[in-house]
Parts: sequence; C-alpha cells; structure tokens
Amino acid sequence: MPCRKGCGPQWWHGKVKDCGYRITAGREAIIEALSSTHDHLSAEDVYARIHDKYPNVGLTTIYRTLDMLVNLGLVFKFDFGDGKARYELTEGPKGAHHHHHLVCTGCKRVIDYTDFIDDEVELLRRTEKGLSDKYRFRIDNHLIQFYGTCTECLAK
Amino acid sequence: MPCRKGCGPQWWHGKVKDCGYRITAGREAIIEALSSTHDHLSAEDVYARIHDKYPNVGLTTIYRTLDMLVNLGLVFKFDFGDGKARYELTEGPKGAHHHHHLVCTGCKRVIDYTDFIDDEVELLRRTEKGLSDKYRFRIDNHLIQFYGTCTECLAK
DNA sequence: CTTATTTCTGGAAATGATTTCCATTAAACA
DNA sequence: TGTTTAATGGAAATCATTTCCAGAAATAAG
Ligand SMILES: [Mn+2]
Ligand SMILES: [Mn+2]
Ligand SMILES: [Zn+2]
Ligand SMILES: [Zn+2]
Repeated sequence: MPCRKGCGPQWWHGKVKDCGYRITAGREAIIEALSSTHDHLSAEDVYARIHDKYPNVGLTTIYRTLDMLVNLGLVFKFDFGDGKARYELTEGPKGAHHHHHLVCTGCKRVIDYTDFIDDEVELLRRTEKGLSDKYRFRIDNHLIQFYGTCTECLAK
Repeated sequence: MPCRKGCGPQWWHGKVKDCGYRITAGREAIIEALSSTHDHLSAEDVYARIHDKYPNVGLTTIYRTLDMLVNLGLVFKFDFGDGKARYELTEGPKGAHHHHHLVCTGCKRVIDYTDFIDDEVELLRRTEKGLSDKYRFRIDNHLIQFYGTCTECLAK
C-alpha cells in the first residue's frame, strides 16, 4: 500500500540515503525522467522533460544530481561524440539492464543491444579477472561501443 | 634513401594525399608528436609538445588537423571523462598496435593493455559478425574501456 | 622556374556545455 | 516545531572547441 503522501519510497532511496544524501523533489524528478525512457538523455533533455511538471528545478541542479548519481553508480555517463554528455540509468526498479552500444558515426544514432553472445559475458568476466590481477586494479564497470554505419546511412 | 629536403615521405602521406589533403609542416609536426609517445594527448598537449620546434603552428590548426585525422581513421579520439578530448594514433609506421584501456575513476590515470587481446579479438570478431548481421550495421571500429580504481587509489 | 589556383593557416572573437558562487530554501531529525 | 546542514536556482564565470576571415603556403599549370 502506498504511503499517504503520493507514492511510497523508491527503489533508489536506500542507496542515496545511505550515502548521506537527501531525497528531494528535484532528485525524484530526474530519476523519474531517466526511468521513463531508454533514450540517452543530455542534461538539457532531462531539463526539458521535467520542466512542465517541476518548473522550479534548475539546470544546475540537474547537472549536480546527474553527477552525484554517476558517483553513486546509479547512472552511467556516456560520450557519443556530439559535444554533450548523455546519461542512462544503470539499473531500474526491476534491477540492472546492462547493455552495450552501436554508434553510427554518420547520423550519431545509437542502438542499444543486450543480446550478448553467450561467450561475451564469459570472456568479459575472464578478462576483468585477468586484468585486475595483473594490474592490481579493481574493475567496477566497463564500456563497450561499436562504431560504424547504420542501415539508413548505408543506403545513401 | 631519403629525398634531398630532410626526411623522405612518411607512411601516412599516401592516405592524406589520396583524400585530397595537402602535406604541411603543421601536419607533419602533429603526427610526429603523436608518433613519439604512448600518452593520450589533448589538443593542448600536442600544442605544448610542438611549440618549441614549430612556434608558428596555432592551436586552431591542431584542432582542425586532429579532426581531419580522426575522419581519415589515422587517429582515435577518446573521452576519459576529464573534460578534454584525447587523441592517439591508430597505427604507426610499423602498423597498428591496437589496445584497450583501464581507466581509474579516482585519479583519471589510464593504462593501456594488450593482454588478453587475442581472446578478446576472437570474441570481438564473432560479436561484430552477429551484430552487423542482426542490425544491418557496418562496424568499423570499437571502443573498450574498463573503469575502476588503480593500485595507488586503492591504497588510500 | 613562374604564375595561377585553391587549400591551409593563425589569431581574435564567438560559442556552448558545464561549473562556480552565494544568498535563500527545505530535508532530516530530535 | 525548531535547529542544523545539505540542497537549490539563477547569474556569472570557465574553458574546450569552433567560427571567421584576411594573409600565407602548397600544388597544379604553363
Ligand atoms: Mn543505451
Ligand atoms: Mn591508449
Ligand atoms: Zn546512421
Ligand atoms: Zn587512480
């Protein structure tokens, strides 16, 4: 049963509170915006999507919050080469939905893919193990992007 | 035998000329700077390393040239999250020396590694095949980076 | 080699994403 | 409810990168 004031505590509240951060309307709004799409949003994209419902959340807060969420590991920050950073939740209420990217260098379109070959996950695990042993490096995350040309751009 | 005026034509002249670009002192200098290190240089790093020997090569030219080289596929442009783009030759006079990166999110240090490359390359080949078939996407290149914490930062 | 054509160049100014500042607001918690 | 302290937003600053444009240099033509 949801608590009296609107919706109950969210899946991410724990992690944010545990790290000493407060739950605020702006932060709710920003995570809500990221949750409700698979798009790769820039800070201004988030601002635009929030502004109607939360007109008093400023762009500065968005940058600050996204930065915080990246540090907490709740959000991943990407650079697809168009001059602005893009953000994506690393996990949702239902858990992680890790994926990799295909980036078209022609039109800058980005395709998410999660249909890893079985071996892909296995090799990554082995590689991470080998690397962290050899370089005494604790690996938390990885970024894998393939660059090339999408169907539409190939047609031209 | 080198031609009369200084050193002979470089390994990259062909590709540059074939694309209709001219060989200039600035371009020589920039590629020379990139060739002589394994560091991940920013545009200003390149400027700094060139400036003594070529005081009349401006920063604008460096940006322009790096951009051109990226388009030609001679240089790879990276974002390691410190606010400036970093550049690296994709190949040298002796050919490609492909590698991947370990990025420390603490101190921003970047480690090149070529270990496990054989396994990875094999897997990548299969992955790229699968992806390009499924998404009708022509893959030209890939970016693989592992993020985490380096030995020095772990010590703290 | 000389001249003509066209690209390339540097420096100043513009741009635009992100950060910094700081006075004000609002979570958290007793 | 009151106190403490983190969070906020809007304006201004920052700073990597781009844009402009008149002059310089590379290549093509003669
Ligand atoms: Mn994605
Ligand atoms: Mn490298
Ligand atoms: Zn495309
Ligand atoms: Zn480190």
